[in-house]
Amino acid sequence: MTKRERAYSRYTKDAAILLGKGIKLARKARKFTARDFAERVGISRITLQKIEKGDLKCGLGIVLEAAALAGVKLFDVDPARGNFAAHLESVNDKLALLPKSIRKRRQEVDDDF
Amino acid sequence: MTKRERAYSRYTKDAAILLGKGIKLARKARKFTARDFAERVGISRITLQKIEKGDLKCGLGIVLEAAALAGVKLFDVDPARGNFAAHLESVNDKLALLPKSIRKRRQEVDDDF
DNA sequence: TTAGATTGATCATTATAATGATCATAAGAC
DNA sequence: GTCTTATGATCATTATAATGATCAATCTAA
Repeated sequence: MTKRERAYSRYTKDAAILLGKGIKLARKARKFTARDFAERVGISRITLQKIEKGDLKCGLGIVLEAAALAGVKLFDVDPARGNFAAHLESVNDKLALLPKSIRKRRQEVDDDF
Repeated sequence: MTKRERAYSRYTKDAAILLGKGIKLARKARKFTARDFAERVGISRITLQKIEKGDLKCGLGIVLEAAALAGVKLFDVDPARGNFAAHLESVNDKLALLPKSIRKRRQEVDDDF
């Protein structure tokens, strides 16, 4: 194969753009140059550029790390103050109630098309 | 270099774990097998496994795509309705008020340590 | 207005993420 | 209990993300 050519939904595209712009906004509000901020995150300036543009092919970890250092809230949790303990516990509880493995359904009717 | 060896903050790690478990929870609640769901997202079953475990080295795009299909909200925006317009406008407005380029500061005092 | 610095962009190279194949385990349907 | 199938995990291979170098344009501070 010569190309990957992946298709992304509008939601995915917009979510990444919003996240990237949020990072850029927070970085500037805190008066960090792109170079300095990238260094803080542990990535190159070029990669930070991609992240701030909402490039979908960046790694999840470095994007989240940039968001955390910039102070962008994920799941409504402030990186500087909160943690995810409560959220995690809730999800774990709900997961425990569901079957370990799912049997295949013949029809797929669970989406809202 | 033989290894990458990146360091991530707890916030980043937990955010990814929460996101992954949220996807797994939503997938099971909708009775999709891992194989079927991965196919829907357009990724392999192995990659879905990594995403659901909160692997930070997965691509942002495929993780967001999985979250969108599962119905997991990263921000306050519901994937089903998915209107980022208002949020984007707000961020753009604020960005317009900040300087295009940031001058280096001698001291870094903007974080709350 | 000028000078130095920041940003945006492109390209080749290198490191690494994504995949398919495969096996063991165990969970659900009967 | 038995049988079928979903899941978790590992490994080698391939596709691709991350990087450094570099250049032009533009911005900020003086």
